Amino acid sequence: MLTIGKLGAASGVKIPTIRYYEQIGLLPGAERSVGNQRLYTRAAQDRLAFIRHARELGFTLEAIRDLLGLSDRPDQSCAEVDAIARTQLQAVEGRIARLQALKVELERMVGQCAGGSIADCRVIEVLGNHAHCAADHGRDLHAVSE
Amino acid sequence: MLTIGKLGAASGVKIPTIRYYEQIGLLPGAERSVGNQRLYTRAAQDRLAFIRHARELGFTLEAIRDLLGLSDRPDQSCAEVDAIARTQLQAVEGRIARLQALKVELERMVGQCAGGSIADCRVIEVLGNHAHCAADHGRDLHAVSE
DNA sequence: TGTAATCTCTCTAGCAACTAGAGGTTCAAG
DNA sequence: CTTGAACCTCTAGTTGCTAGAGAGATTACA
Repeated sequence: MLTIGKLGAASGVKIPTIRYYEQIGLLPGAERSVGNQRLYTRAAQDRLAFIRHARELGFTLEAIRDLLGLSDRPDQSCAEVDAIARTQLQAVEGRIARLQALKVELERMVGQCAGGSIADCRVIEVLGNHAHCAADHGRDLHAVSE
Repeated sequence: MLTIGKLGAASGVKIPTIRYYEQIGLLPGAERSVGNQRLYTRAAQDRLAFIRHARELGFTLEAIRDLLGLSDRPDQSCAEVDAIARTQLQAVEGRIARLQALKVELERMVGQCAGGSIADCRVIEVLGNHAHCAADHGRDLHAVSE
């Protein structure tokens, strides 16, 4: 049995985050010591490793919750699991595409800076006037970071 | 003079967002009508367009605040403006690189799915066991979406 | 002029996925 | 037996908005 500190060190997940996962029901409530401190089994450690790895791959906690639920029913078809993973892949591809467009625009903008005064600054100018832009990045403010 | 609704429609920024920008000091407090409704000048419309465009390019509100502050001093050097833009470019490049790595890993994972039962599912297996991964995406959970 | 529909006002609370801190308890080492 | 580290709960903050309640303003039309 591990204390929360050991578990955190072993898994690379911060202690408050572990408690947070428990709070939102992603981790089951841990056993407690006589003095009310959390004690974790090997199973909990595996579950946390799963969560961390999925987070690293960009899955939302909601998706992870679904994946964990599915992994508890080993005899079912993995079609749903596959669908979640594919959705995540598509989301990642979408974000990449969007960021590539931003990158092009930012490079153009930065490349035009001649190092003069702000009055002549292309960066300020371009930001102020969308018409200077090549690409149509106008839609969907959200897609960048979500 | 525009009402907030007209300004929102003209700029593509939602009304609560405009009020939010005012609240955090990104937009100056608007003039008011007799009945206390906000009225916007052309200058405010330009400023909002600037903000929106910068947001589309992924700048944080803090960076935008700095850019706006700088754009109010037209005779200064644009070195700082340039630095902010370059920082943003680097951030975007970093996010792209990270997402590319995720994409590769997700593709590998999804590609291995044979469509059987969850017990044999490669997706679940890979998520549960980081050792299956080719790339080292282990560090820096934050870099993905922030 | 009346009134109905639409717009706007302020304020509070919520989203993801944590992080930070206060103030107090428990555990392990010397 | 005492010190110091690790742990506990709870609240509030982060970013960039979004949603809703309940009230007041404005506009269009009869």
